[in-house]
Amino acid sequence: MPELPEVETVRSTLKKILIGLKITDIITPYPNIIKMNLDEFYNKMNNQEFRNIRRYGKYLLFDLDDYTLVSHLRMEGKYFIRENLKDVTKHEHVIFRLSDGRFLSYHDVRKFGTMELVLLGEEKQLESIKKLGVEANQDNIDKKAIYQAIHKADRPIKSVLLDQSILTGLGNIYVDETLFRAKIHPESKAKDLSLKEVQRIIELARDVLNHAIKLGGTTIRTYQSSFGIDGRFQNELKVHTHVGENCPACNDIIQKIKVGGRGTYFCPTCQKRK
DNA sequence: ATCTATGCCTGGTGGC
DNA sequence: TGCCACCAGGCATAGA
Repeated sequence: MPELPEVETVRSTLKKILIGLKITDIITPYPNIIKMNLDEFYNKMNNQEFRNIRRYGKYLLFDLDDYTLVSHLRMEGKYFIRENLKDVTKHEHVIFRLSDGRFLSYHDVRKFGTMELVLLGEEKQLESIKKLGVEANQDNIDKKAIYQAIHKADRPIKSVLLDQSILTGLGNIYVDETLFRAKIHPESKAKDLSLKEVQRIIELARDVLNHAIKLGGTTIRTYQSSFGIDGRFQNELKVHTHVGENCPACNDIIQKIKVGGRGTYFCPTCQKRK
Protein backbone atom coordinates (compact mmCIF):
# COMPACT_ATOMS: atom_id res chain seq x y z
CA MET A 1 0.00 0.00 0.00
CA PRO A 2 1.68 3.13 -1.17
CA GLU A 3 2.44 5.65 1.56
CA LEU A 4 4.59 8.73 1.24
CA PRO A 5 7.90 6.94 0.48
CA GLU A 6 6.34 4.72 -2.18
CA VAL A 7 4.55 7.64 -3.82
CA GLU A 8 7.78 9.63 -3.75
CA THR A 9 9.57 6.74 -5.44
CA VAL A 10 6.92 6.66 -8.15
CA ARG A 11 7.15 10.43 -8.54
CA SER A 12 10.90 10.57 -9.00
CA THR A 13 10.91 7.58 -11.35
CA LEU A 14 8.11 8.90 -13.54
CA LYS A 15 9.57 12.38 -13.63
CA LYS A 16 12.71 11.13 -15.36
CA ILE A 17 10.62 9.51 -18.06
CA LEU A 18 7.63 11.73 -18.67
CA ILE A 19 8.83 15.32 -18.64
CA GLY A 20 8.57 16.79 -22.12
CA LEU A 21 6.31 14.04 -23.44
CA LYS A 22 2.86 14.87 -24.67
CA ILE A 23 -0.34 12.89 -24.19
CA THR A 24 -1.72 11.96 -27.60
CA ASP A 25 -4.60 9.72 -26.58
CA ILE A 26 -6.27 8.30 -23.48
CA ILE A 27 -7.80 4.84 -23.25
CA THR A 28 -10.06 4.07 -20.30
CA PRO A 29 -11.00 0.40 -20.04
CA TYR A 30 -12.32 1.07 -16.51
CA PRO A 31 -13.26 4.74 -16.31
CA ASN A 32 -14.51 4.72 -12.71
CA ILE A 33 -10.99 5.58 -11.59
CA ILE A 34 -11.65 9.02 -13.07
CA LYS A 35 -13.68 11.11 -10.68
CA MET A 36 -14.94 13.67 -13.17
CA ASN A 37 -16.73 13.77 -16.48
CA LEU A 38 -14.88 11.44 -18.81
CA ASP A 39 -15.18 13.60 -21.93
CA GLU A 40 -13.94 16.59 -20.00
CA PHE A 41 -11.02 14.55 -18.68
CA TYR A 42 -10.13 13.45 -22.18
CA ASN A 43 -10.53 16.82 -23.84
CA LYS A 44 -8.53 18.68 -21.22
CA MET A 45 -5.66 16.20 -20.99
CA ASN A 46 -5.26 15.29 -24.62
CA ASN A 47 -2.38 17.12 -26.32
CA GLN A 48 -1.05 18.41 -23.02
CA GLU A 49 2.62 17.95 -22.12
CA PHE A 50 4.04 16.67 -18.82
CA ARG A 51 5.85 19.65 -17.32
CA ASN A 52 6.52 18.51 -13.77
CA ILE A 53 5.52 15.83 -11.30
CA ARG A 54 4.98 16.76 -7.68
CA ARG A 55 3.67 14.96 -4.62
CA TYR A 56 1.73 16.09 -1.60
CA GLY A 57 1.28 13.51 1.13
CA LYS A 58 0.23 10.40 -0.75
CA TYR A 59 -1.10 12.30 -3.76
CA LEU A 60 0.74 12.43 -7.07
CA LEU A 61 0.42 15.74 -8.92
CA PHE A 62 1.19 15.71 -12.64
CA ASP A 63 1.59 19.25 -13.91
CA LEU A 64 0.62 19.59 -17.56
CA ASP A 65 0.51 22.77 -19.66
CA ASP A 66 -2.79 23.98 -18.26
CA TYR A 67 -3.94 21.38 -15.75
CA THR A 68 -2.73 19.32 -12.84
CA LEU A 69 -3.69 15.66 -12.77
CA VAL A 70 -4.31 14.68 -9.15
CA SER A 71 -3.79 10.95 -8.71
CA HIS A 72 -4.14 8.86 -5.58
CA LEU A 73 -2.93 5.25 -5.69
CA ARG A 74 -4.90 4.17 -2.62
CA MET A 75 -4.16 0.54 -1.91
CA GLU A 76 -2.56 -0.94 -4.97
CA GLY A 77 -2.36 1.63 -7.74
CA LYS A 78 0.81 1.73 -9.80
CA TYR A 79 2.06 3.26 -13.00
CA PHE A 80 4.30 1.71 -15.54
CA ILE A 81 5.44 2.30 -19.09
CA ARG A 82 4.51 -0.10 -21.82
CA GLU A 83 5.95 -0.15 -25.32
CA ASN A 84 2.71 -1.10 -27.05
CA LEU A 85 -0.79 -2.29 -26.30
CA LYS A 86 -0.06 -5.99 -26.57
CA ASP A 87 -1.32 -8.11 -23.71
CA VAL A 88 -2.97 -5.33 -21.74
CA THR A 89 -4.12 -6.94 -18.51
CA LYS A 90 -7.53 -6.63 -16.93
CA HIS A 91 -6.02 -4.50 -14.18
CA GLU A 92 -4.93 -1.63 -16.43
CA HIS A 93 -7.68 0.95 -16.20
CA VAL A 94 -6.34 4.20 -17.67
CA ILE A 95 -3.72 4.21 -20.42
CA PHE A 96 -2.14 7.37 -21.80
CA ARG A 97 -0.58 7.26 -25.24
CA LEU A 98 2.61 9.32 -25.25
CA SER A 99 4.24 11.34 -28.00
CA ASP A 100 7.24 9.00 -28.12
CA GLY A 101 4.95 6.14 -29.12
CA ARG A 102 4.95 4.48 -25.72
CA PHE A 103 2.17 4.35 -23.13
CA LEU A 104 1.81 5.29 -19.48
CA SER A 105 -0.46 2.70 -17.92
CA TYR A 106 -2.28 2.91 -14.59
CA HIS A 107 -2.67 -0.51 -12.99
CA ASP A 108 -4.87 -1.08 -9.94
CA VAL A 109 -6.12 -4.51 -8.93
CA ARG A 110 -8.54 -3.16 -6.35
CA LYS A 111 -9.71 -0.21 -8.44
CA PHE A 112 -9.58 2.06 -5.38
CA GLY A 113 -7.35 4.70 -6.93
CA THR A 114 -8.63 8.05 -8.15
CA MET A 115 -7.75 10.63 -10.80
CA GLU A 116 -9.10 14.08 -11.47
CA LEU A 117 -8.02 17.31 -13.06
CA VAL A 118 -7.77 20.81 -11.67
CA LEU A 119 -6.39 23.97 -13.21
CA LEU A 120 -2.60 24.01 -13.13
CA GLY A 121 -1.34 24.28 -9.56
CA GLU A 122 -4.85 24.55 -8.16
CA GLU A 123 -4.97 21.20 -6.39
CA LYS A 124 -5.97 22.89 -3.15
CA GLN A 125 -9.33 23.56 -4.74
CA LEU A 126 -10.02 19.94 -3.90
CA GLU A 127 -11.39 19.33 -0.42
CA SER A 128 -9.31 16.17 -0.16
CA ILE A 129 -6.07 18.12 -0.64
CA LYS A 130 -7.11 21.26 1.16
CA LYS A 131 -7.56 19.49 4.46
CA LEU A 132 -4.18 17.73 4.47
CA GLY A 133 -1.77 18.60 7.24
CA VAL A 134 1.96 19.17 6.91
CA GLU A 135 4.05 16.52 5.25
CA ALA A 136 5.41 14.09 7.81
CA ASN A 137 8.85 13.84 6.17
CA GLN A 138 9.65 17.55 6.50
CA ASP A 139 12.37 18.94 8.77
CA ASN A 140 10.67 22.17 9.70
CA ILE A 141 7.49 20.83 11.29
CA ASP A 142 6.08 23.00 14.08
CA LYS A 143 6.01 20.19 16.62
CA LYS A 144 4.52 22.31 19.38
CA ALA A 145 1.63 23.20 17.11
CA ILE A 146 1.03 19.52 16.42
CA TYR A 147 1.16 18.82 20.14
CA GLN A 148 -1.33 21.61 20.79
CA ALA A 149 -3.62 20.16 18.14
CA ILE A 150 -3.68 16.66 19.62
CA HIS A 151 -2.90 16.94 23.31
CA LYS A 152 -6.57 16.74 24.27
CA ALA A 153 -7.47 14.04 21.79
CA ASP A 154 -9.14 11.10 23.44
CA ARG A 155 -8.20 8.66 20.74
CA PRO A 156 -5.32 6.28 20.12
CA ILE A 157 -2.07 7.84 18.95
CA LYS A 158 -2.12 5.42 16.04
CA SER A 159 -5.43 6.86 14.82
CA VAL A 160 -4.05 10.38 15.21
CA LEU A 161 -0.98 9.55 13.11
CA LEU A 162 -3.15 8.02 10.40
CA ASP A 163 -5.27 11.18 10.31
CA GLN A 164 -3.98 12.95 7.22
CA SER A 165 -5.35 16.30 8.36
CA ILE A 166 -2.73 16.48 11.12
CA LEU A 167 0.37 15.01 9.48
CA THR A 168 0.13 13.68 5.95
CA GLY A 169 2.05 10.83 4.38
CA LEU A 170 1.98 8.19 7.09
CA GLY A 171 -0.03 5.02 6.50
CA ASN A 172 -0.40 1.78 8.36
CA ILE A 173 3.14 0.49 7.83
CA TYR A 174 5.07 3.58 8.82
CA VAL A 175 2.86 4.39 11.79
CA ASP A 176 3.57 0.98 13.28
CA GLU A 177 7.28 1.40 12.64
CA THR A 178 7.33 4.92 14.06
CA LEU A 179 5.55 3.93 17.26
CA PHE A 180 7.84 0.96 17.76
CA ARG A 181 10.89 3.18 17.46
CA ALA A 182 9.28 5.69 19.83
CA LYS A 183 8.46 2.88 22.29
CA ILE A 184 4.86 4.05 22.46
CA HIS A 185 1.92 1.67 22.56
CA PRO A 186 -0.36 2.27 19.54
CA GLU A 187 -3.44 2.36 21.78
CA SER A 188 -2.02 5.08 24.02
CA LYS A 189 -4.37 8.03 24.01
CA ALA A 190 -2.91 11.11 22.40
CA LYS A 191 -3.91 13.17 25.43
CA ASP A 192 -1.73 11.01 27.67
CA LEU A 193 1.47 11.78 25.77
CA SER A 194 3.88 14.48 26.85
CA LEU A 195 5.18 17.26 24.62
CA LYS A 196 8.53 15.49 24.52
CA GLU A 197 6.96 12.23 23.48
CA VAL A 198 4.98 13.88 20.70
CA GLN A 199 8.08 15.70 19.50
CA ARG A 200 10.00 12.46 19.50
CA ILE A 201 7.27 10.67 17.54
CA ILE A 202 7.28 13.39 14.89
CA GLU A 203 11.07 13.24 14.57
CA LEU A 204 11.06 9.47 14.29
CA ALA A 205 8.26 9.52 11.71
CA ARG A 206 10.30 11.90 9.60
CA ASP A 207 13.40 9.74 9.92
CA VAL A 208 11.55 6.53 9.10
CA LEU A 209 9.94 8.10 6.03
CA ASN A 210 13.17 9.60 4.75
CA HIS A 211 15.06 6.38 5.30
CA ALA A 212 12.35 4.54 3.38
CA ILE A 213 12.53 7.06 0.53
CA LYS A 214 16.27 6.38 0.26
CA LEU A 215 15.54 2.68 -0.04
CA GLY A 216 12.82 3.12 -2.66
CA GLY A 217 9.92 2.38 -0.31
CA THR A 218 8.54 -0.86 1.04
CA THR A 219 7.42 -3.87 -0.97
CA ILE A 220 4.98 -6.09 0.89
CA ARG A 221 1.86 -7.95 -0.05
CA THR A 222 1.15 -6.99 -3.65
CA TYR A 223 2.60 -3.56 -3.58
CA GLN A 224 5.48 -2.70 -5.85
CA SER A 225 6.28 0.80 -6.94
CA SER A 226 6.12 1.40 -10.65
CA PHE A 227 7.87 -0.80 -13.17
CA GLY A 228 7.87 -3.82 -10.94
CA ILE A 229 10.81 -2.39 -9.05
CA ASP A 230 10.87 -3.53 -5.48
CA GLY A 231 11.68 -1.16 -2.67
CA ARG A 232 13.98 -2.38 0.05
CA PHE A 233 12.55 -0.87 3.23
CA GLN A 234 10.69 -4.10 4.04
CA ASN A 235 14.07 -5.35 5.26
CA GLU A 236 14.04 -2.53 7.81
CA LEU A 237 10.61 -3.28 9.23
CA LYS A 238 10.91 -4.03 12.93
CA VAL A 239 7.34 -4.99 13.77
CA HIS A 240 5.00 -4.53 10.80
CA THR A 241 4.14 -7.97 9.33
CA HIS A 242 6.27 -9.65 12.02
CA VAL A 243 3.51 -11.07 14.24
CA GLY A 244 4.69 -14.09 16.23
CA GLU A 245 8.34 -13.28 15.67
CA ASN A 246 10.83 -12.03 18.23
CA CYS A 247 11.17 -8.33 18.86
CA PRO A 248 14.58 -7.20 17.56
CA ALA A 249 15.07 -5.12 20.72
CA CYS A 250 13.90 -7.34 23.60
CA ASN A 251 13.10 -10.74 22.09
CA ASP A 252 9.49 -10.73 23.29
CA ILE A 253 6.87 -11.90 20.80
CA ILE A 254 5.43 -9.28 18.47
CA GLN A 255 1.65 -9.08 18.62
CA LYS A 256 -1.02 -8.08 16.15
CA ILE A 257 -4.16 -6.30 17.31
CA LYS A 258 -6.79 -4.02 15.79
CA VAL A 259 -6.61 -0.31 16.47
CA GLY A 260 -9.28 1.84 14.86
CA GLY A 261 -10.06 -1.08 12.62
CA ARG A 262 -6.49 -1.38 11.32
CA GLY A 263 -4.20 -4.31 11.70
CA THR A 264 -1.53 -3.14 14.12
CA TYR A 265 1.81 -4.72 15.00
CA PHE A 266 3.71 -3.88 18.16
CA CYS A 267 5.96 -5.23 20.88
CA PRO A 268 4.11 -5.53 24.20
CA THR A 269 7.32 -5.16 26.19
CA CYS A 270 8.97 -2.26 24.37
CA GLN A 271 5.74 -0.34 23.79
CA LYS A 272 4.02 0.25 27.11
CA ARG A 273 0.60 1.85 27.22
CA LYS A 274 0.53 5.36 28.67
C1' DA B 1 -15.38 15.64 18.65
C1' DT B 2 -14.93 11.12 17.64
C1' DC B 3 -16.68 6.84 17.12
C1' DT B 4 -18.53 2.91 14.04
C1' DA B 5 -20.56 1.19 9.80
C1' DT B 6 -20.73 1.16 4.87
C1' DG B 7 -19.11 1.45 0.17
C1' DC B 8 -15.61 1.24 -3.13
C1' DC B 9 -12.98 -3.43 -5.05
C1' DT B 10 -10.38 -8.08 -5.97
C1' DG B 11 -7.14 -11.67 -4.79
C1' DG B 12 -5.59 -14.71 -1.43
C1' DT B 13 -6.59 -17.82 2.15
C1' DG B 14 -8.73 -21.09 5.17
C1' DG B 15 -12.61 -24.17 6.10
C1' DC B 16 -15.41 -27.75 4.43
C1' DT C 1 -11.61 -29.13 -7.06
C1' DG C 2 -14.80 -25.70 -5.94
C1' DC C 3 -17.59 -22.93 -3.18
C1' DC C 4 -17.91 -19.55 0.37
C1' DA C 5 -16.92 -16.37 4.05
C1' DC C 6 -13.62 -13.38 5.38
C1' DC C 7 -9.68 -10.25 5.36
C1' DA C 8 -6.47 -6.59 3.60
C1' DG C 9 -7.23 -1.08 3.93
C1' DG C 10 -7.20 4.77 2.36
C1' DC C 11 -10.63 7.64 2.13
C1' DA C 12 -15.45 9.58 1.79
C1' DT C 13 -19.73 9.70 3.81
C1' DA C 14 -23.61 8.85 6.92
C1' DG C 15 -25.38 8.20 11.28
C1' DA C 16 -24.74 7.46 16.46
